[in-house]
Amino acid sequence: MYSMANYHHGNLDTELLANARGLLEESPTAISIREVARRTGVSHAAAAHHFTDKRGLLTALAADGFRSLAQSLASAGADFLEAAVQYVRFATSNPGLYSLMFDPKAVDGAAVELAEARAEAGRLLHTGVGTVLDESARLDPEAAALAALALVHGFSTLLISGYLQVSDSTDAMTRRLGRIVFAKATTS
Amino acid sequence: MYSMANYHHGNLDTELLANARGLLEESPTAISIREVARRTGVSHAAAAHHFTDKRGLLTALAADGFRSLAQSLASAGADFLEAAVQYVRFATSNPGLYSLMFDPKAVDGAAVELAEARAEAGRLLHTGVGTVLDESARLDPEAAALAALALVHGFSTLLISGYLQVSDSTDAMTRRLGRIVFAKATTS
DNA sequence: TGTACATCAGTGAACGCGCGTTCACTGATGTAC
DNA sequence: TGTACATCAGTGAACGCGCGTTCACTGATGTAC
Repeated sequence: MYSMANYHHGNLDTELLANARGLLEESPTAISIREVARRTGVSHAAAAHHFTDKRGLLTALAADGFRSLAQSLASAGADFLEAAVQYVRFATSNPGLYSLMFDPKAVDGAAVELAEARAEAGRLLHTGVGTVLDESARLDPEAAALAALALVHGFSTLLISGYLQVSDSTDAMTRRLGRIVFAKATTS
Repeated sequence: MYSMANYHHGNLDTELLANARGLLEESPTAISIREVARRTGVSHAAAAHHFTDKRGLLTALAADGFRSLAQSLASAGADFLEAAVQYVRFATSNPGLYSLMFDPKAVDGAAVELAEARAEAGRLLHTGVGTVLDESARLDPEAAALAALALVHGFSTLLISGYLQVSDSTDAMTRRLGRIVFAKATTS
């Protein structure tokens, strides 16, 4: 609606983040505040101002990403293999966003909002792990939890970087990987 | 030596790559051809010209990285846990380089030199895997090999991104992770 | 042993570009009275 | 119900910056004769 060209339109944050996310997946080059503002139909100074600066916008975007990831993981319940599948699907469906979420150069890793969203996603991934511990994992549950995270993160980033040729479907391969790490998971 | 300011100095490639590698680890910002040339004491046009363009230089640099990684892995012999330790050590000691090696935006992933160096490193990592297969891994060796790679790559990139607080030493944690994936490795 | 010549690595100046930040401003909004 | 005023989100022009690429050039080198 043209008539709704509000001066203060109230949800600029949301719109900027949504457009930033879109841009992140469309273009292989680095994202810029000016590009995001352009797409949102707003001055680039406004976009910067709204999130203090570029880093602020990217940090908010990464936090948003972790919240989306958490949502995907929550849908898997306590089934680790299913959580792993959801995790890898999220990463490979949003490669630009996922990469940003783990890019220490682009993001303020210490920001509270980001740290919380990240911790929540981590917690959700770990809930599934407890249910599939085999003998070796039961002996060292801390390492088991970390191994689960490293496995899905590693597989995801390898897929994103394009160095992997997976013969099987990604979902199926994720399950096979999960079964390697946690033998008991073979039964599900 | 000032007198040795050769016009054609013959090993510009090597010097440029060495300086690029140094720069990559020193500065948290993106590397630029001009910066590399500056440090090498050469015009920036020369640096670009020598590797065709920026992407060419970064691709050569990444290939170099994979060759270094392969060297580290070779020193571990056929012991998977040791290879894993070497892998993670390499990545965390050269975080900038390691990130570049897996950055599809920065590098020409199809370049022959890069693909070969990468394949060789992959091969070396896999040689260790065969020796530690437990029951689940023996049932699906393809997934086991990929799990090994995903595990060390995932752990490495998580460390690099700074999101991980490892209580144990990195080496020790790497071994614990390896034992989770391959139960038989517990004995070594 | 000397000369001519082709090659090509490296120079340095110029190009246009898009970037993030700054800043004085405008105008819409909500509150106090 | 109306007026004055403080707030603050967003504007748009200007800033300086470093970037990668291009291009006509220079001068060192190696080869042919």
